[in-house]
Amino acid sequence: MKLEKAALQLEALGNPTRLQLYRTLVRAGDEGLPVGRIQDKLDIPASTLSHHLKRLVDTGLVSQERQATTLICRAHYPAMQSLIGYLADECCADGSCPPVARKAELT
Amino acid sequence: MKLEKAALQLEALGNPTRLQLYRTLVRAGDEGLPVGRIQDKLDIPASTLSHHLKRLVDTGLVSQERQATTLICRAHYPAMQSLIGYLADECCADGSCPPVARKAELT
DNA sequence: ACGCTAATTCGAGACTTCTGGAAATTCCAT
DNA sequence: ATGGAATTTCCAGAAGTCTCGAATTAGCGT
Repeated sequence: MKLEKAALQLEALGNPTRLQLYRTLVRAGDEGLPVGRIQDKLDIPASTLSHHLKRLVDTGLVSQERQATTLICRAHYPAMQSLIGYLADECCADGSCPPVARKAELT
Repeated sequence: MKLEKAALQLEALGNPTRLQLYRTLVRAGDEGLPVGRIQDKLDIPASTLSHHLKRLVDTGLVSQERQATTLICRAHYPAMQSLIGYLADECCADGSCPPVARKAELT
């Protein structure tokens, strides 16, 4: 994963509304959630929601699938996994970094 | 970790310049890097660098320590670990995503 | 084809970020 | 104190984000 892409995904998640949105999708699991359902749950105007959603889709964090008139949205787990992988590798968290991240130190 | 804070940290990392900056600090390890040194490495104007750095410090991802006239900067690993923890917990990344995500039901 | 529902795009205003030069600050050495 | 090096703050302009109502498109059922 290249830095540019990671930054885009991080930026996409770096907005409270979008992070909440993403979290909602994760919680919905494999079956996903139609856009309208998300709207009900989060109580966000349709156009605002659509913009945020587009952003998550564009960065690959969320996927969509048409089912008749409704659009099902799902968290795209592999994207999150490689993002976390990037953070862990490049930004240390797996113990292989210079400072050897202290996994022993739990609070 | 609450959503708001996670979003702030993600936003901080969601800028190519800052992500590169953070990565540089991680690579520098425990001894850290003086601001001026970073400036040389990344070739960024001092004031721009200072702004970005402040943002990382404000969100807790980077810590600073004075040493005479120079300011040593270090990646603050615990912050990254809890951020990754948040993503992994809330947003799934351990392979058991959908199921695991449903243990706590919110919103 | 018509009407209906679901969702996106358009448009626009308020606000924030990003950038970097110039001025100011901090802190040590002399 | 004075000088000098390291870093931050001030300022301002260009660019981008966020929001959301209104208009529009997409797709099904009849």
